[in-house]
Amino acid sequence: MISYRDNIVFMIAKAHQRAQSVLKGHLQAFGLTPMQCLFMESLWEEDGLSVGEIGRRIALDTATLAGILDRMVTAGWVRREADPDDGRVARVYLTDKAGSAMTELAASIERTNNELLKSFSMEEKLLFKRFLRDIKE
Amino acid sequence: MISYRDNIVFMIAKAHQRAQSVLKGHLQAFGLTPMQCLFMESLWEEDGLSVGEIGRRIALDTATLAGILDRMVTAGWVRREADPDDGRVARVYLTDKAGSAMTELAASIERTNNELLKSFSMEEKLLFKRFLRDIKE
DNA sequence: CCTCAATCTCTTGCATACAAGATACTATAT
DNA sequence: ATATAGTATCTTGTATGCAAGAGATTGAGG
Repeated sequence: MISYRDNIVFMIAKAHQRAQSVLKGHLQAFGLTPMQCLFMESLWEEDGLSVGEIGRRIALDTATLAGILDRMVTAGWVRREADPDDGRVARVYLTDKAGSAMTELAASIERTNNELLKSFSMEEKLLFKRFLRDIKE
Repeated sequence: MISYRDNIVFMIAKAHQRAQSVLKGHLQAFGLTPMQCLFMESLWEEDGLSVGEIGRRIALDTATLAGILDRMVTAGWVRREADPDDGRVARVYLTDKAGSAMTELAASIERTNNELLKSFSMEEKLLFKRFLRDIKE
């Protein structure tokens, strides 16, 4: 009988919990949640993505995205525009407010990464990331 | 500028997503969610824990536990009893139904672990678990 | 015995998350 | 031109997850 303490699902869930908590703390100054920040990062990489494209990039259901998008629009981080060529598609663009915050935002993420992996050597970091990618594919 | 794809918080979140999804699939036959299963495992280790003790063991807020506990009681997996010595404490006990299911449940968890870590050698599994524990302490 | 701080549980409010279905629009085949 | 299959988004319902506060009970000190 395996204890839940050796259950890989449980161990990942708790590592996830701690990681989210640290990032959440660093993002509080911006009034952003980790997921909202990730949402913005995908647009920083390529502005004007459709809702579905954002979902595929950050691996999120459109049902979940709808709520996040609404809150981001209300908070003034992004704006939603209908695609002129395809009436089904809603495209999302970063606002100026978002663009101005990106540098500081990236610094917060960098700090979070360093804090979480403080006790890891360079080789361990790479190995850990490989493991995370290799889980189930 | 770090891409979100190299962000350790994002990578853990997505590994978490995949792990939850696999376990969820294996638990569907029981009508249990991963968290409800974890809840039961803590009681399997020590029956009659208080709500707060369960929360500390599986690292969950009592606000979250309240809802989970309600659903588990309704589904007949556990029962709630007032502690005779301390009027503030609610203790939780596994039902016979839960006891009978534990062996099969453990097998599902075992299958999930193997499936998730299929491509890992024994050394890699141990290393990965150490990394997960070492994240931020 | 009484007060008060500590503890335990519960409730409310907000933010993910996903399944499943509804709706609107596009593209394809006839 | 039109039926239809496909695609994109949105909505609803259920289940976590945490912060903050309310309510009940206990225990320690005076």
